[in-house]
Amino acid sequence: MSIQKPKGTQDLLPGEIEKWQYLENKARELCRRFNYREIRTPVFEHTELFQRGVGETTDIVEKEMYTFQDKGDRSISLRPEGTAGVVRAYVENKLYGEPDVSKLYYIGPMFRYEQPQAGRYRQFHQFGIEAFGSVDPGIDAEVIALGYSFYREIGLKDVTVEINSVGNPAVRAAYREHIQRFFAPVKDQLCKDCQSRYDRNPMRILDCKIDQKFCEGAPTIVEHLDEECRTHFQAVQDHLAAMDIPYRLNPRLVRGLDYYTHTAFEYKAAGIGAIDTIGGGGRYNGLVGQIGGNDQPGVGLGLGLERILLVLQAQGVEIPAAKPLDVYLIGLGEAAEKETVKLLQQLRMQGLSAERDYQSRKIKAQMKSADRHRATYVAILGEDELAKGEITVKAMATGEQETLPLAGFAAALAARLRA
RNA sequence: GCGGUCGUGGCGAAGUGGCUAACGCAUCGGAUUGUGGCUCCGACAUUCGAGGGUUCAAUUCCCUUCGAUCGCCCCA
Repeated sequence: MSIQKPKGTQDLLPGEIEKWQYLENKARELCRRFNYREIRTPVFEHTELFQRGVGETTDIVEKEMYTFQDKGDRSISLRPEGTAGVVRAYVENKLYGEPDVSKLYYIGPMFRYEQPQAGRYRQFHQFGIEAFGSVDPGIDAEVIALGYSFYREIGLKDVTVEINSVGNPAVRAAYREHIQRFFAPVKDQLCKDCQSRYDRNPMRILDCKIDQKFCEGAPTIVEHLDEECRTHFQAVQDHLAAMDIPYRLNPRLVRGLDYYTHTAFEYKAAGIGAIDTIGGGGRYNGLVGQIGGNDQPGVGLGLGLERILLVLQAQGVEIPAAKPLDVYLIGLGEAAEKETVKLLQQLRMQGLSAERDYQSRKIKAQMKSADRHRATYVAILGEDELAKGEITVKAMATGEQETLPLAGFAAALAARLRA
C-alpha cells in the first residue's frame, strides 16, 4: 500500500486551488480597504500558549490539539486557532507600543485532532483578523462588518449574523450561578452531555437540541449584564445598524473558547450538512494580559475557508475560472522544434502565457493539447515556415489562419492579445 | 472517543463462491502524409483498499486493519 495523506487532510490540486486563490485574493483586498495588515506567525507554538490563551477547559485544548515533544523536550502544539499566536506575536514584538490600534489579519492552516465530517478537517484554513488596543464598540462592529462584507463580496447568499454579549468575567461568574440554580431541579433529567455541561459550562445547556424543553424561561446573560456591558453591547448594535449590517440577537450564543468578553458573534449559512457555522469571533479584553502583555483589549474573528467553499458550492456560486493559455506553440521536425524553445521564451518574456509539446508528438496530438489548454492562439512552425522565416498563427475560436514573419512575432502576438 | 454507509482501471460505475471482471468517460493509436472540437474503428484491470481465515476454488463469505463519507460531541 502506498502512503496516503493523513486522515482529515486534503491535497488542493490545480482546478481546485483557483478557488482558494480567489478567496485569498478577495480577503487581502478587503483587508487593504479596511486597513488591516497581514501577519504570519508560526503554525506551531509552545503548548502553554494555547493552554493559557484558548483555555484549559475548552474542548480544543482538552482533546483536540496536536501536541508533541520536540527534540529539545519542549511541548509543542500545532495551532488549533489563530488568535493565540497573533496575541503572542503582538506582545512579543511590543506592537502595543505603536500609537494606533493594531489591525492585523492572517490566512493559514489550523489543526485540530477530530473525526472528520462535512466541513470539518484536521487541517483546515482560516482567514482571520484581530484588532488590538481599543475598547470602542465601533471596532467590534467593524470586525463584524468586515466578515459580513467578505461573504457578500465572494457571492455568498443568506448569511446570518448572530450576536450576543457574554459580559465581563464578573458578570459571567454571577450568571453561571443563575443558570445552575435554574437547572438544578431538573439536572437529573437532562441528557448526559448536559449533565456534564452543568458543571463545566452550564451556558451550553441552552444550546442543546435535546433539552430545549427545559430551557423555557431560562435566564439569559443579557438580562444579567451590568451597566458597562449593556452600554457596550447596545453601542455595537447601533453601529451595525448604521452600517446596514443585518444581525440577529441570539441570547444563547456561547462560543467554545474561554477568552471572549462582551461581544460574541457567529456567521451562519446552510449547506454543509449538519454544520451551519461558517465563522465567528468576539472581543477578548483579558487575553493579552493573560498571555503576558500589558493588558490591551482586543477583538477579532475567524472564518473557515473550507466551509465557505462548501456553501459556495451548495449555492452554485461560480468562481471565476483560471485564464486560458495565450499561445500554444507547435514545432514540427527537429530544426523547428529547436527553434520553438527560443520562441517560447520570447513569448513568455512578452508577458504571454505560452506552452508547447515536450514529447515530439504529431501535429494532430499537439492541436488536441492546444484545445485542451483552451489556447487562444496556436502558432505552428514547420520546416516550410522555418525556411521562409515565417510562422503560421491560428486563432482557435474562429479557425482563421495567417502567416507572420518570425522576427518580432512574439511582440506582434502580444499586441494582438492586448487589443 | 462513539455510531451508520462505503472501498472494483486515471475517473464514474455493473457484477458473481468457479465463466475472458460488463459498460460509460478520459487517455493513446488509426481512418485524415502538417491542423483541435463531431463521427467511426482499435488498444487500455493476471486484478477487485491492505493483511489474515474458511473453501478444491474468494473480488464475492468471516475476522482484523487502513481509508473515504455522513452523523454524535464540539467547532471553522
